[in-house]
Amino acid sequence: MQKELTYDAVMSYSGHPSADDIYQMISKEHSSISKATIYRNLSILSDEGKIGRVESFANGEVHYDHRTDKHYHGHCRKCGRVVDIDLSYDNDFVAKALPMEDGFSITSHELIFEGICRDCREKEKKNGTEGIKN
Amino acid sequence: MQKELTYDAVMSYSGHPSADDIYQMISKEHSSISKATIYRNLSILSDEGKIGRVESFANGEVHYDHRTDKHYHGHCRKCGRVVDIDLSYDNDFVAKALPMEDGFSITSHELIFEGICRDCREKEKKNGTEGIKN
DNA sequence: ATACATGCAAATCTTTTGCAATCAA
DNA sequence: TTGATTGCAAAAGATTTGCATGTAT
Repeated sequence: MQKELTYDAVMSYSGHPSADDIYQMISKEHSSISKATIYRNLSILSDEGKIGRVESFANGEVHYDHRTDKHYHGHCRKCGRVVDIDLSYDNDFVAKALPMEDGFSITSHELIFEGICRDCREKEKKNGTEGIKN
Repeated sequence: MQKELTYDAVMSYSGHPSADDIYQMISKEHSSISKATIYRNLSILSDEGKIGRVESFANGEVHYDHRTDKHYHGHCRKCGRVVDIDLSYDNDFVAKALPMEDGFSITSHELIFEGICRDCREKEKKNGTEGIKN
């Protein structure tokens, strides 16, 4: 079953592979595997919590902002909306994180809160339970 | 000049518009404007710092991780690599942010440090100054 | 004239989906 | 047999690019 192969590939990968990275890795040994299967299995595996998914706003869309000052954002995982979170931008993070990573020089950071926005919460209440995709 | 239109549209937009949102907005008044122009101008404007860009790993690629525990990441803005940052996951953020946003219910957060990884730093040293794209 | 800005269409890139074939219980 | 899994090709969605035209200096 290709799902095992996919899982094993992710587990043996030291970094943070993209779907294509995994495809490259597996197809060396199993040249007939399909990319669609890799995408499907990675998605399933991370939904199941068996592997992690590193993402933020992973819909491939860039969002722009009339604010240019550093601030944080909330991301509704139901409708995809991005809202401002008015926590003050904390430069101490950089100082805290700096000594942890030898070699990686940090210039800034982004903090994204995942959750559900008010509108979607209200819709949920009305419509009763509704599956949350993603 | 369409760059002005693009800028004005972003500034008058209350939320966090995507390129398509801006296109929809402008094309109502200027039906002949091209989507490519919107993309080009948004990109230029945010490079110039005149508007903000809300993104993380904004290459449209999802990265997977053999770790499933919550932790933070560094993103090399030169080569795109994702590295682990071993700061402990701080659940207090949620508590701190919760009261700020009425209606938005937070379930988790992501913290991404932007910077330059060791490899790219070393390459820079060797090759002298080299433009950093993006 | 020279460099820059635009529209259009085509190309790219990542991811998703429809469908028929295959495998497993 | 019935349902889940796969490969393949096509589709979808966001963004970029080549190119010819148009505009400004």
